[in-house]
Amino acid sequence: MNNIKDTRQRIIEVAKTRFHNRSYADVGIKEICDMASIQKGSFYHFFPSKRDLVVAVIDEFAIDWANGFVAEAFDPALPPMDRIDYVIDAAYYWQKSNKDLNGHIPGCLFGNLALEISTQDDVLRAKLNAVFTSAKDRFRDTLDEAVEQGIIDPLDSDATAAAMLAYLEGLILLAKAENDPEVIYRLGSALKKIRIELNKH
Amino acid sequence: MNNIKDTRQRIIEVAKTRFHNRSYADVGIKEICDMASIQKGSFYHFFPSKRDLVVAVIDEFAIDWANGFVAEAFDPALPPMDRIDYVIDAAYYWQKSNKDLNGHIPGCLFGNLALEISTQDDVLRAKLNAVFTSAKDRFRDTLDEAVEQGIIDPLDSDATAAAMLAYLEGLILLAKAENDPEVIYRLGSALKKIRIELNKH
DNA sequence: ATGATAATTGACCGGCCGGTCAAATGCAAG
DNA sequence: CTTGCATTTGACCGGCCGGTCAATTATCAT
Repeated sequence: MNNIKDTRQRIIEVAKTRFHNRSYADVGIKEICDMASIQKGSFYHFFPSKRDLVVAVIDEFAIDWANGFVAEAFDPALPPMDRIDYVIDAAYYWQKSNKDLNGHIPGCLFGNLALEISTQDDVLRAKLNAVFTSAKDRFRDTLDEAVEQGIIDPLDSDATAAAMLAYLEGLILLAKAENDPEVIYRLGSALKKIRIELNKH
Repeated sequence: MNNIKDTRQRIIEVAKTRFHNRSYADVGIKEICDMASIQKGSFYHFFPSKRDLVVAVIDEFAIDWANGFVAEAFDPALPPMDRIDYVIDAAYYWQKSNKDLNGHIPGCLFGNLALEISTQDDVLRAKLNAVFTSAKDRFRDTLDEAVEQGIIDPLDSDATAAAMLAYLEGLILLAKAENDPEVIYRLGSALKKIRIELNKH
């Protein structure tokens, strides 16, 4: 009687959920093992250390995020600037549904980890930063498309994209602090209006 | 030979710095005691628990923040909308100087703590949220002043203020993930252009 | 069937965690 | 000088932390 998912995968998924809803430091190996119904030795068969686990979690869910939430939000069927509104919707519903389940807003896994461990582990920091960069690139491509189509005026699309991502992360942070997903909705309309102009030299 | 500062104050300040540069969970009582040159029993004479310490840290530095960084940034001698640019400057120099000293960007103490413990302790979460609310109020008052003076069009000043705070926290988050204070500078110009319009019913 | 390897078990480790306590000391008021 | 309280000391606690290991069991290619 094999388990549906293989052990390694189950560990990663349990860890991801726990890290996301609490914090890296607060979730212990023991707890992860219990939740994955395995023994500690088995955990260390797959991961040399807790740090290697969080690396795997980040790697795995960076892809999931890019291909899931982000890809879905940046639906190419929508007009470019509508996609940006759609990001807000996606973020809102994600946080909302999680609150309905657990009673609190987990925030963004990557944002949480970035603030918790950026100063303590430069490799993890760089990994998290890469996740943000690729999300920013999605925004940038969308903006470039909008410029091409003449929907918006030319702008510094890379900087604007980064600014939009910053605003999104900030919204989620504030929503988490208020434990109210409505914050995202209430303030979301400003996202697509952010503009950073091209430098003129 | 008494110490310059009394013990309780020294504990709070050591803890504040450590929490800010690392994380709540990562910094132990023992370490705080060592850095404050006291024994554990002395610590527990002043604080019933670690949690009570972080409450004191938040309380104390919420005031410091409001009267220090925030008050300084919102310099009433400046035209209202210039103050908002000044907030960016203040945030930039603060993070920059800290990086020059420690090699990394600590981010915002309140943002860090909010993401780390909001889901785990509702009282702390509410405390952090109150800090954000009072910062938001500063933005709002500034916006109201600008509207009064006819510098900007009427707007939903409360929502816009919250949006500005979100953006600021997002900038700091991204800068921390990139470990580069220049992010704040590069994207800062968009802060004062954020607008959320009044609802029309 | 056999042998190698992958996976799993469960007991174990040193060390650190937050927290406690009785005893000693500092200090100030009477 | 004494009383009484605030402060500080340093040893101590149980429990959990991340991590190890030898032994067992499942898997699979030959």
